[in-house]
Amino acid sequence: MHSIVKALQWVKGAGASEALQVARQFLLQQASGLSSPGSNDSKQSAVQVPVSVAMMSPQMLTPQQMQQILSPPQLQALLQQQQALMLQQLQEYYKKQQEQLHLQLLTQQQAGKQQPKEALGNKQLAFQQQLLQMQQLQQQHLLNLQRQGLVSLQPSQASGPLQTLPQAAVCPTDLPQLWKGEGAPGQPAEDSVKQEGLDLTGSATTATSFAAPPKVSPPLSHHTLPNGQPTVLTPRRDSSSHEETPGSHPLYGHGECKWPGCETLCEDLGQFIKHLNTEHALDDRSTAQCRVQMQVVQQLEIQLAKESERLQAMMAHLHMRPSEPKPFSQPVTVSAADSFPDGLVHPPTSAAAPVTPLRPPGLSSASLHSGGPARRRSSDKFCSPISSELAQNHEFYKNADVRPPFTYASLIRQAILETPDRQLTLNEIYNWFTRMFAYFRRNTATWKNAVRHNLSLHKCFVRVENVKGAVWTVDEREYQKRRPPKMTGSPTLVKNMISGLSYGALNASYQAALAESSFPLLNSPGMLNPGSASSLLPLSHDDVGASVEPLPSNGSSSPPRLSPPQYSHQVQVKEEPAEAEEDRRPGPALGPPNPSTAGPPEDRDLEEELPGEELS
DNA sequence: AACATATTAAACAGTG
DNA sequence: TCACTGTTTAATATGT
Repeated sequence: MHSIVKALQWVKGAGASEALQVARQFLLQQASGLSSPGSNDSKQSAVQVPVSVAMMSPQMLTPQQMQQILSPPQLQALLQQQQALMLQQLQEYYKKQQEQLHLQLLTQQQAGKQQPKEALGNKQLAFQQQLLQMQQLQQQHLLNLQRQGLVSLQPSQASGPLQTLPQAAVCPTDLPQLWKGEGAPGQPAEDSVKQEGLDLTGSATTATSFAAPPKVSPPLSHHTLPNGQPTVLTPRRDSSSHEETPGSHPLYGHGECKWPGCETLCEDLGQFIKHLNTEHALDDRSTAQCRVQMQVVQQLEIQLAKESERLQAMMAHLHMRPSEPKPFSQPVTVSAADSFPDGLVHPPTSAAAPVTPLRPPGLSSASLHSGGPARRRSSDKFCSPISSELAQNHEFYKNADVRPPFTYASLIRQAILETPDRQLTLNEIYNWFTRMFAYFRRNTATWKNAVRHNLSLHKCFVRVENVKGAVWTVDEREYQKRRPPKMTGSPTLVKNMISGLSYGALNASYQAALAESSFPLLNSPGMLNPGSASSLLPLSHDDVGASVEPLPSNGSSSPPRLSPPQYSHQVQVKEEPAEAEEDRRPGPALGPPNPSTAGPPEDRDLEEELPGEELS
């Protein structure tokens, strides 16, 4: 999954699915010939297309749909292409190997006729060893590909030794157990060696558990992923470990080995490499672990496919505009301009955008499940970059009934800061919520209460009396104080923090002081690239933290009108409270995406305004 | 385990 | 009286 980011770079290619099919069939055939004595099974399974592939096939998703369906399909497309590439590589590689082996086998068999049995036995032994070696090489190759993020894993590892695993129950949560279980001596080493060797090739013959038709729930359906789980795959970890900068390694991060279940501390890369070569060499344990990882990835693929399908259905149900261009960075193009004048708009062509757009899908999978509490801090970590996050996934949240991964406080702040005057009435805040998030078009009672609660609770929200009522403003200092950032050195965290502060780029006079104009590049796609970000960042982690702390000192940090301590009387409150201008406006008749389906008795807000501007 | 924070629910008061 | 706004408390969940 973490390969997605990388894969985005070469996503534009076409015809990958065909290549994928061909490649897969090739592998299947090969596999059946190599290791599967029963040709029946192999043929059967060869006909059946693993669900993840089927989901990605053009029959299921038209190009238009692919574009429309926001992120999950995008991920699918990526995975698809990854698979295609990988399979092609493997195809060539394996083909060579097998030709060689077959040749050798033939010669050996011929020789065997003329030789004593013992000699034949020896030769066969040697051959077996070579076969084993080849298989290991194959596996290592796969592993390498996976390390490089090129492989999302093909659905061909399901059989063989993997059956010894809690296969159907593999989910990220199980990882630790899996790693320990698999890597542990519980599985006889020799056995696993034998099997795993055949696994790569032979498993394709019996990928039964993944051969279910697309419409059928995959095996893991009965144990949905925990809500927060997708975060395992979030860019945070990916970006840090995935980018292959010269001084880094995908399996090395934060001073420790990222090999599943390892976490050995390594002071530097050299030490880590040494550790990697010694502890995670190509042995049965490592390969077994690799296998498990493959299966995990595969399960995630299936899960992704499921969620994508669900999303499609949801969007179809909501009558989402099919033609809406949803390339790989979220659409922000037109609509973001109006809602996010912060210049954080990232053109869809941006090759660096991949980092964040990953969130919506992940979130969607999390939130969609959650009738209940599926929010919380998981999002909070990322709540600071809300503006950029929101800008990029603007359309997504607007249209998909997905709970935004931001805290109420973040959202309220965002709503307020988006306005020129940086002040909103309660009702305007409500409206912003409903306007910006499909999710908040429902459950109005709860979240409105929560909004009010947050406004009252947090000191960062300052109520300012007006002639006709009151407006709410944000005391940025308080807001920043509220959550002192813990910069652990994680580039992603730093990036998030910065991008959060980057909102200042938009409200120049006000927040620029806060965020210090040091984040101009936040608007550039480059910042999304962890590698380039780290190199370009003018601020160290400490600086970022400092930008939060030193607030009291800089009088310039707060604009005159918003000087938090006393500005409650200085704020130039709008003369005409919002209700006149935008609020109550029945407005641009922005009916909900599908008014007819808006079953629940929604508040009046709901029908008031909805994403209409963008929908036109 | 303790603590901090977020979410949700609810009670209550003030106001138009 | 009612709806809205705003404050406050409490329970719960989650992350550090």
